[in-house]
Amino acid sequence: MMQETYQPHTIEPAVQQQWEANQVFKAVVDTNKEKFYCLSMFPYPSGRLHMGHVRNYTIGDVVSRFQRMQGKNVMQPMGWDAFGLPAENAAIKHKVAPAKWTKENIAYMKGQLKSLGFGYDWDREIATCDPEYYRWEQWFFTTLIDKGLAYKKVSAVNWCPNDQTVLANEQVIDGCCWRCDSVVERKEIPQWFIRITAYAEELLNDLDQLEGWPDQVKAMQRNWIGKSRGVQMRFGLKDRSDELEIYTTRPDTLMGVSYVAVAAGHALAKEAAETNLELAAFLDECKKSGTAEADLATVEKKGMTTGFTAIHPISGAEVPVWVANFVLMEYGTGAVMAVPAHDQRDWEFAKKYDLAINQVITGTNGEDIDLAVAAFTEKGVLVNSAEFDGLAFEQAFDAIAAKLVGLGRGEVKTNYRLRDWGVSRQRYWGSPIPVIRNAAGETMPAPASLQPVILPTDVVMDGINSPIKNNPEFENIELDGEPVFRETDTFDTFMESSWYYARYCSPRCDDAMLDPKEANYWLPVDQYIGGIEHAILHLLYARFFHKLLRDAGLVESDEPFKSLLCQGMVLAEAFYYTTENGAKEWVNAAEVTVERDEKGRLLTARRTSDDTEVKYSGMIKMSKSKNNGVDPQEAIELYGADTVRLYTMFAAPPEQTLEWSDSGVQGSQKFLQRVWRLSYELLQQADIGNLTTLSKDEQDVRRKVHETIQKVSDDIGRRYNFNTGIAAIMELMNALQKLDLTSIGGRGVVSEGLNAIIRMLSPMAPHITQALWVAFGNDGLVIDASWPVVDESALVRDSITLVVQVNGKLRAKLEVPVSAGKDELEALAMADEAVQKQLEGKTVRKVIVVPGKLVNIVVG
RNA sequence: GCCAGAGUGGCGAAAUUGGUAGACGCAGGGGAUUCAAAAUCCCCCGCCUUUGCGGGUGUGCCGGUUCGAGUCCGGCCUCUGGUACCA
Repeated sequence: MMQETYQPHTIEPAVQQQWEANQVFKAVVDTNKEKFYCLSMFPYPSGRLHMGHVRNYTIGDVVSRFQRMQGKNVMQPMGWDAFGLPAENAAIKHKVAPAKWTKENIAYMKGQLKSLGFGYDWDREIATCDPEYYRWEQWFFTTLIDKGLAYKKVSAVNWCPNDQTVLANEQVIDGCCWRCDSVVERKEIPQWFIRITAYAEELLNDLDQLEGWPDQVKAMQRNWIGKSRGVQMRFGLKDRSDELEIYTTRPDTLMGVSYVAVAAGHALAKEAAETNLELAAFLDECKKSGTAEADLATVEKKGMTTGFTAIHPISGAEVPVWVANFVLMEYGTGAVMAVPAHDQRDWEFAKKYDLAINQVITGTNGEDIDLAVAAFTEKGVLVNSAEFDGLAFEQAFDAIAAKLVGLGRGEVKTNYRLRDWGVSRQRYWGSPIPVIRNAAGETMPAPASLQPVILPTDVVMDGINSPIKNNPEFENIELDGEPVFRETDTFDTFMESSWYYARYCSPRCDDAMLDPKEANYWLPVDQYIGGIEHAILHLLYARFFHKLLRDAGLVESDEPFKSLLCQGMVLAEAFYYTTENGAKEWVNAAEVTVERDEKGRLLTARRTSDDTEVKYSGMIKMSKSKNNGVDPQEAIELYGADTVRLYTMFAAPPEQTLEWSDSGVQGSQKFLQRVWRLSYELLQQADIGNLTTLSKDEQDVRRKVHETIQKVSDDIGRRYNFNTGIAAIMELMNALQKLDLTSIGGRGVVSEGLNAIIRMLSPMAPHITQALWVAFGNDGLVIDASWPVVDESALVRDSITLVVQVNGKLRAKLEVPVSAGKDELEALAMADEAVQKQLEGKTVRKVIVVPGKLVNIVVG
């Protein structure tokens, strides 16, 4: 028997139990059914779910349930991105081993996910810190070494000279170590790299086949790969036999070069510094910054001359060689040609150090060019360039390139901004890199007998260095009776997240990385959902890894994720007051009482406990430091999972930021209560009516039922605008509630409408809809019901609203027959009284008629 | 710095292909019901002006295209994400 009131806390656990008992979400290969692999980015097990997770996973669950109701064979897995820096920090802070901390967090968060009713196939659960998972990526990495796709080279890290340890970018605060505040330096150390640049062209081109990806993400990846066509050339060096390799995308400006600049790490700079103390000091200064690009790109542009002189490859002119802190060793050749007249950065540098500014390009449209004010950076026509004068960019590019080729001093070259993927980390909590070194110092992949390399988990963190470093027990082993040494660096955690989506297809496969039957049935992922913050790195590495897996014969597809949805952040209100010493003290919204004016505008806010006046800082990202986090657990306990899920889907479209509001959540609960109550009222009647004879009003509402099915199907299935889909269901509820339940037709329309609402709402609110599904006498589970279908005959209408504008301004709205033609619409519009009033004393110049929509009368 | 987004009532938002700006919800105001309250139901709700009908104005700012611009184009401002060792 149905309860009179909606009781989420009774319904939800019962429904969840039913799902679990019947293994409702277990996914099994079925080649007779169309598959749908729906994946949400797996969480880092930080301790508790945050609202961002709830939002991410609700979207994924709604998509999964919707697709299942369309008859697809849905697989929705979940797991844990379990390696990473926070576990090390927590280990130090709470004196607990990272493995133990991580495991406990996983257990707690798994319970939270279950209480939200997400339809995961838990049999496929993965934790990346499990050797059964990371052993395969170790094995795969050794195959990459064998293929020459992984290699070792020297590269820069952030180095704390005091702690004698490597720091992550996150651990560098304003150029200083977060622990001891020493100035951080760049230090070059040998590290492992994977040759992603070998796949740059394919990673770029295949973006075009990703129709289900947002354009913004594809644009960011395109720019990140940064393909450019340019010229690589060699400048001679005066009184030396070696040469300086330089790459430029603007060879048309070559005749305007007034100096060349090399990076501080460039061999030429280092050599010059050997005999020049001042320059050596400058190079040291250049080292005193972290490795983050944002920092390097915003430092004050500084330079110093090396004393070397370069020889222009065409004119033979002598130009000075400078060291500049803005030239990156990682990009191109670590040396650039400078044309101050046509590059703003070169221009500023030339102004600062009083270097020549030689104009060699002029505008094609007679623009004013004042090189005293700024560089002229547009492409134009060449001047002061000897034989190249008068040429436009394309011709000049080709002519100068041809000249350099003829002189044997250069060639056309395609360059990529993308750099090879550095996977070495000098940290503990990650997969060991399966590499050994013998007594002779030779490095080689760990042979099968030494794999997997298992990370010891019973460790104590000293707070600075990895416990597997300087640890003979881990490091010193034997191979064929000879002593060998293990690599003590671990993998970048992006390694684990680059292939987890594939492992979910056969998570327990213990004789191969992937079971091809499973992988090729489920892959590629049909819908991937996660934060926009992963737009470049994670998604590019995963695309790359997929191509590596393909080339190893492990998967058949070219791309891992067919469609991608990037959801926005979750924000909440924040309040603070300023303490006597000027610090901001953040007060949680739950402890604040606000006063509003009659329009609802905020007047004052006070801390409830002691009446301290607090300031409102608006909606900002939920964070511990701003004390504005809303714990999903509390919200679930207060309102139930269905309400929390419905609210997160209703408050904003998925890509936008979502602003948490307690009263908004209550609104969502009120709506669910209304659905419950109307169902209850209907079921209290003698029967649930029928549709044989309907009054005009009942017919209109019935049309709305089917218009709503049409709209919601499109909003959820195609547009992923869940918020407007829910709004449409709310509108339908408003209409249904106005019908008279004492009329047979009224009951008939309400029961048809509620039946559709229960099914359409079930992806968002799966528990309450299951309970109502049963209350209406249906067998089985609403998740196994089919999605409602539009009855086209119910959609027919005989009149529409015609909008009439005069000079683009709305003047009338007319109900007109659907059948009315263009002329008839114009006549009807003209005949309207309000329109006539606007036309008085004016001449009609033009009439625009958009059939079915509007008439615009242009008068003068 | 560079790359990619966003900006609409008191608030979250809607307007899907250039065609009624503000659907739906929250907050607020008024009323009904109630001994009272909660809950529920009904009405109002961008701004200015008007007794009313109505009129004007309005989508971050400045300009443009168009019969018509929140939507397209050019130039700014502010905020957010990423920037290769946070995940």
